[in-house]
Amino acid sequence: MIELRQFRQFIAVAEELSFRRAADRLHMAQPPLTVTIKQIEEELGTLLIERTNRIARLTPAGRVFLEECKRTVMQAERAVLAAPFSRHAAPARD
Amino acid sequence: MIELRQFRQFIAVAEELSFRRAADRLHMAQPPLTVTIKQIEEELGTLLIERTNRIARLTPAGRVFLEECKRTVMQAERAVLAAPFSRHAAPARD
DNA sequence: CAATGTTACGATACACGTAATCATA
DNA sequence: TATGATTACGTGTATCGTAACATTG
Repeated sequence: MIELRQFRQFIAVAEELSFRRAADRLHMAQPPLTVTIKQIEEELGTLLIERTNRIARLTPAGRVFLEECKRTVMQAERAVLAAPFSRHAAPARD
Repeated sequence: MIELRQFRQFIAVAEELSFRRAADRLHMAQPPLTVTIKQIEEELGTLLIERTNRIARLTPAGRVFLEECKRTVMQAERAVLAAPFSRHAAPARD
């Protein structure tokens, strides 16, 4: 089952068009990114990034997926921000 | 960092208003649900569910968060479905 | 041959289940 | 006291980093 972590990693790679720079941006090593992107492509059954040695470009599916990923992450952030706004009470500490 | 897994679990609990039934619906045990909901409330800094022994009801923040969670999960599903639609090629198998 | 990406692999973290405890109807 | 929620704890998986390898510009 796909998770936001995967969305976030794909967004970084797709926007940077570079595993190296995406890794820097995410403050992590490159290898796990390769694995994550492959996982996503496997799960979607669709190639998202055209690679030679370096990244070439996004496939059409990759471009669509990038936009939808951004919407999803933004919506998730909205959820987190919206809830506390409707103030009620702090969670019971114990 | 919050994940879809937590959103999905909260949705089940919030809609069922019962950890027990939510666990059944998610095909998992109850205890992890308690932990997840506490994690979310901790992360949001907001109480989402009013509990006595059993669940009483959602707080206002809980109701808002439930709607935003559902939007988020729906958007995530849209992302997964949308990408392959813009056909291109299956991921390299080899 | 320098820079980038991938594969392999070991270590750590974390999500889950089981068991035991608590609370209330 | 029976049902449902929480706490405590052990275990398996998954995510990550390091290292070795491959590729291409």
